[in-house]
Amino acid sequence: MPRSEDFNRENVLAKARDLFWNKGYNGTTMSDLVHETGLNRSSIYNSFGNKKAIYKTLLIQYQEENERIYTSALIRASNPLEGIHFVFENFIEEIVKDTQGKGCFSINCKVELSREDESIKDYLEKMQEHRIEFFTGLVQEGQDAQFINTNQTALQYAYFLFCIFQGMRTTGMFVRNRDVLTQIVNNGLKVLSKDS
Amino acid sequence: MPRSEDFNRENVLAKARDLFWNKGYNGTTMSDLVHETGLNRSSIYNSFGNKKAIYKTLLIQYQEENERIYTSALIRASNPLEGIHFVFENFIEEIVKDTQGKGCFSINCKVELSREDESIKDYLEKMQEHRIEFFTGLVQEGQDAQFINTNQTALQYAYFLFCIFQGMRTTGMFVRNRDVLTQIVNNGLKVLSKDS
DNA sequence: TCTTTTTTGAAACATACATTCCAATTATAT
DNA sequence: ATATAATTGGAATGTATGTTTCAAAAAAGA
Repeated sequence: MPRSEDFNRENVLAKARDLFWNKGYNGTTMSDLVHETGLNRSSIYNSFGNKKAIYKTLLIQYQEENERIYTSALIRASNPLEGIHFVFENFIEEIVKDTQGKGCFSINCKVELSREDESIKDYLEKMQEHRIEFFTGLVQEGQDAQFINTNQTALQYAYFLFCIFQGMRTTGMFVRNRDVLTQIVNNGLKVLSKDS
Repeated sequence: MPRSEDFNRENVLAKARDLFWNKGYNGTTMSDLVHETGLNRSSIYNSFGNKKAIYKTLLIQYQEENERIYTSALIRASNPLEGIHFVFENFIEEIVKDTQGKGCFSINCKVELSREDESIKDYLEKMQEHRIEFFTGLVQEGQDAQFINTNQTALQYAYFLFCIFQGMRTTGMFVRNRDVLTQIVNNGLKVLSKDS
């Protein structure tokens, strides 16, 4: 009996994501969403919840998408160090493609909302730890297989990598030159390499 | 003949800065400023301009203050590499002291406002270039005096250092452990060192 | 003391914006 | 075809918020 939705959920969420990504949470209004998606106000509230709920949906979606991208980069790699390389090349690609300097959705969220919204803060903190665990595992594997030196613990190198990742993402809002970014990565990864 | 201001400009600006720093630009209302500073609305508008103007004043003040802090760190150093060390130790100190995870005023501004306000974007972009020039000069001196290797150009190392700085500032919003941050810096600066 | 100029206080304004309401519409299943 | 239940459109609501207004108060100099 029920009438079915008249729009494509994915398309709508994609447009919403671009809006929030470009203009930030506070910079985006519900009217922006209405205009950009073509949906009616009530339809949006009905199908996606309120502004915060939509934003959280997109944030989680963004994280999961990145998760997929990075683990798939690992599959192509023949060893953990190369895996790390691929992951960072992926970051570079994202930055270079980001011609408007939107930056990283999740870092933007961290800066704009993590101090005003406890639940978002908790989520992002968990995600940060998760990413650091991800790097730790990779580095540990690399150390076990003699691709990465053991001057520092895997965890410590993971923090270092994470720091470079976040730095590239914010630096990259203004600097999107591939060569410059590549050299930054090379410099960072030099620290992990066996021979030096 | 004129009546004089009934408040201390510096105190007022300090309170305003803490507000914006803690809650962001959009998260801070003029009423917040009124309550926190104790001034009347009209007095604020009269003496400091509108919300954006106040914020810009604070942003410039923040940059200039950092400029002073960093150049004064250099004076204590006996060579350029040590100077870089001191500057980064300063970053660490700021992060560790930032018990609420406010992050960096200027990175917060970059994320929250640089895409919605052209003049702020221009200013921050200029400041970023300025900081990179600052690092470039330091590295160049270090290379000339044989403290820093010449595997990469001074400019390239400057980008690397800037990236680590920005990364530490955003990573440090959730991670404020001095040892962890110190190791990140050590890892980064290892790349510049002569012997390895 | 008196004039002048600025500051100050409180209210008023004008919008911008998230959210809700409700009637009209529309697709589906019986 | 008809009943059903969700979707949709557009207006309405209520509030938050940046900014202005204007008269009263206050300080400083003549």
